Amino acid sequence: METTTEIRDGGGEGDESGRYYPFQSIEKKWQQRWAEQGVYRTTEGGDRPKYYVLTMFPYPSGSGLHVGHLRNYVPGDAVARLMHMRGFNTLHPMGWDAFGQPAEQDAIKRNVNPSQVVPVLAKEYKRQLSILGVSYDWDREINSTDPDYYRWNQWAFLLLHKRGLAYRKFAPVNWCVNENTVLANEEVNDGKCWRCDGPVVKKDLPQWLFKITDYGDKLLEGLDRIDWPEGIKTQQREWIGRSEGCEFDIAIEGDKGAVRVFTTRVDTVFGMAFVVLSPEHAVVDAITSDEQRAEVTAYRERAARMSEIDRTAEGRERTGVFTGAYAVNPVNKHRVPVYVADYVLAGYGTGAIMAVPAHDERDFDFARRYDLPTPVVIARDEQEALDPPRGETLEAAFTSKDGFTVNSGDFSNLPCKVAANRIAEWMESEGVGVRKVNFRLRDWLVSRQRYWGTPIPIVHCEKCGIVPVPEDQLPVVLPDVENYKPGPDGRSPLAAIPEFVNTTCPTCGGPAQRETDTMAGSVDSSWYFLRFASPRETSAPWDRAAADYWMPVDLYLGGREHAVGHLLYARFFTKVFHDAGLIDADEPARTLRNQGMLLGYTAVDADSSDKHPILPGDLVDFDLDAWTRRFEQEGPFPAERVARPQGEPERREPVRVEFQWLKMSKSKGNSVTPDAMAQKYGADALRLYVLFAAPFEDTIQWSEDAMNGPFRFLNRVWDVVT
RNA sequence: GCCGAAGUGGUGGAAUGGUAGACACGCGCGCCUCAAAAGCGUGUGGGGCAACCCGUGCGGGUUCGAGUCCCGCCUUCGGCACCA
Repeated sequence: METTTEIRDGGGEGDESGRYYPFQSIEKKWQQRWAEQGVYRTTEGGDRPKYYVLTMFPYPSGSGLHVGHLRNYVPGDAVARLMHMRGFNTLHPMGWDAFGQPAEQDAIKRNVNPSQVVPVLAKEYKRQLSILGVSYDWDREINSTDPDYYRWNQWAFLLLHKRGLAYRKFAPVNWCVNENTVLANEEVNDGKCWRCDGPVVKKDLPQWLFKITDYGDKLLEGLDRIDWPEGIKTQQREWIGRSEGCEFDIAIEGDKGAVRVFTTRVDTVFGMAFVVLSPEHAVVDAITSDEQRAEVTAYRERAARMSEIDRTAEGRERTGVFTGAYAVNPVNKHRVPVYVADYVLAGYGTGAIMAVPAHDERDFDFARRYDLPTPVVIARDEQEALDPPRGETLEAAFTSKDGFTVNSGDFSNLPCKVAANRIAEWMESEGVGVRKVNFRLRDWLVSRQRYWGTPIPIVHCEKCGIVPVPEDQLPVVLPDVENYKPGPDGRSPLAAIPEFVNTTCPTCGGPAQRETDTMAGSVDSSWYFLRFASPRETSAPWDRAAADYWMPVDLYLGGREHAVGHLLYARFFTKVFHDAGLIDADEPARTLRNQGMLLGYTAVDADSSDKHPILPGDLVDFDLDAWTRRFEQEGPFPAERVARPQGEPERREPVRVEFQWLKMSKSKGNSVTPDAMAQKYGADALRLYVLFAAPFEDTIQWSEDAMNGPFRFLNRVWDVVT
């Protein structure tokens, strides 16, 4: 593996040997000419059919671009040029997704205001992309932190509010302990923060949410009409998680009202052995008996303190406590105990279930642990239905939906599906319950208690309550501040700025306070593809004719990691705009493709539990070529690292080094800049390499050796031509 | 556990059901050179002197013909995971 960065072309013409074609001067000349002539400038209309190629707009990070980023931009550019040459009127725009926490964290780390950093970084990205000859229509450049852009975020917020799709509630939210902020469900992985891997706990705060759950069916249905990778569509389907079932009331003994439960297996209702409420369920207090109160309270407190990670930990014992209350099964009037257990989730369905241990694995575990009965109501087949097994002898729950009902009164000896229908009908006619479709999808939490985002255009008035800022008063401008770091109390830094907070109510003119939450960055990216149609429009978020001309995006390129975040939100926004009659398209992108990752060979600490990368700069006498060869021969080997403990002089300490292929990033010390490669081999060789090394969707292991092929090819082309 | 994608030379990877391994990297040989680098030419799946035989993760099947289609496994990568 070559690591030198000698320059192969010092400018071309001056090179006596003439062995390499003068790529630097050629590339510079044409890039200049293209820019001068504005060949990429795009206008709407004309006879040619339109084609809209979009690569996901990046957050310009302080680390700059590395060759991994080219996996996306270079193929996007190649397609744009191809379609242009094929006679399509091609739109290929670029912009900066510069609001949000990555930008803010970056700024905090460098101790500067994000508003000062963003323009510098955007300029640097633009420079790097230009070196590579990527053909954007820079006249359409947008920046999400520009008031001319984010005022339309506020407009969109108000539109959703008007349509009943934006609401505020006091809600348990995912709270990242490290970063002192809330996270969307999509930002929590394994109970840990997506960015810092810190623990996430539940915390109650007033929050703004978008009612994406109203669009569950539309979001599902639209998937059948778009050419997106199966994996992405599947992930979205599962994330939306539609399930059909029944909701019904179970009376609590002693005139204590009723608990509503949701089930997808109403055919098993005769097998209900107990009822379980989630620890957060509102009626727990009211129904708990005096004898059980202490135990129930203790259990609920423990559950509240537990982080998501502990609560969902694999192989965890299913625990719960008896409330002392009894419920009455509406179909057979059996009396069953009511429990509180944390395996029932507050946020799904009604937060309460009928437990049918003979036919549900979780209920079965719970029943065995607490010695509860497991009455059998489903038999494997008609044969078994004649002599069904007894509950006590069961070794596991029988969960198939293809069985036959038994011990189910008038509904016995029916195939499960038939029984489910008849029982549902019976419940509806008796007024006990209704058929219900439930979604796993939760509403989209857009509040952020952060500085670097779009201010939510709402005013809180003592008299009038929640008042939307009138559209003609937009934008609500994000003020310049001294201190933009998040406070430990969970409130936005904006709350500490009286000039921002104190205002008058747009309705009654009385004193009022501005909302201090800002919007999640994912709001900005949920409609930017529409803004590109008419980026300088000042009277509306987009010019209707231009947007209808370009939309939908014909080819959208970006990473798989956006499967259920950005890509779902963008679809939601598009559908809302469509329903509001503001745009013809009801899907943002006809075709979506996900680029593969680019991996770099990375030195890691062989003895650390997570095989932590070590920056080459910290390794004494690091030599990538020699070291990787050595590793391949003998495996992990000893070396020395420079340690810089805080407040102490730096020192050398021994480490064992091994190498792993990890996603390229500056922080892992395995990244290669396009600048260096373009200087050494030329932008065209680099572009050819990126296109040629592997199919677009495959992972590539970066190796500079492979740059030789495209480079030689271009030299031969040059020889033939000259 | 469930879902998705993928397994082809030393390597990256090509192949509408029709000559498997295009193209490229690497490597071998040759030319050029005092020599090297670069370049050019040529060879390169395995076995065999050869004719030929064997080869696309494994085991079956469909077909005149299978890397490709079907059934059953194995492995790798990615995602989801108490959703009642």
